[in-house]
Amino acid sequence: MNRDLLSAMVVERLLQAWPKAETLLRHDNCYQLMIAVILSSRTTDAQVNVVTEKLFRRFPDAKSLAEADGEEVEDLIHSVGFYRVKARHIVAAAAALLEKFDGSVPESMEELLMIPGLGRKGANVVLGDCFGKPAIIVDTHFGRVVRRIGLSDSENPAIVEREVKSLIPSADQTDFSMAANLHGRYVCLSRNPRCSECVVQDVCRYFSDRNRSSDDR
DNA sequence: ATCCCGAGGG
DNA sequence: CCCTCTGGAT
Repeated sequence: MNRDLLSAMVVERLLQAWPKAETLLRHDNCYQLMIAVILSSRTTDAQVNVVTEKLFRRFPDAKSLAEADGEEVEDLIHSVGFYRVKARHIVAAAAALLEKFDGSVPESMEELLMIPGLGRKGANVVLGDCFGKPAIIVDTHFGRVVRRIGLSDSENPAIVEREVKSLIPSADQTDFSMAANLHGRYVCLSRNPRCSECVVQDVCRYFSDRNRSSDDR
């Protein structure tokens, strides 16, 4: 099956399974979402949400966080892991908002990538979830899902983003990112994928390859 | 390519 | 014990 047809079927079914889901990172505004996204790198969202509850009470805006004591921030976010780098990043990110972007979160990919700790994945989360722009959010779940299905063959997130973006209508991109993410979390698990519960099993390359190899035994 | 790093699950 | 978790910077 060609990728245009495959992607159309996959989009339709995953959007039906997880209709217009939003990020699981708790936040009240774009500043908070930006900080939460920086903290979420290689960390479960549940861990991030525990930490941000305290963090945002102590530092409710970019100004207070930009002036924060580094060690206090490290202590507050310790349980998310990578706490030294992340503490440095979120303080510098808050400072960048004040110095370069007039205190608010910028709305373009180019500007978002100037913020310490934000890469393409984090920038796309902000673009999609905060500003309603079309975003392909390639995190560990999304990448695994689209590679297994056969929508991309690349391990490079930037290439996966570009390939999948070309396959999916702009209006569906952000919703599909979240749907594929949830599909990866709860069904297309990294270690023991639950293919019997999967809504795209019949068109999935990984599933057919898996059965082929078990037939050989 | 390597480092950052804690927490939870199997 | 090993693997994984919404990666990013050097």
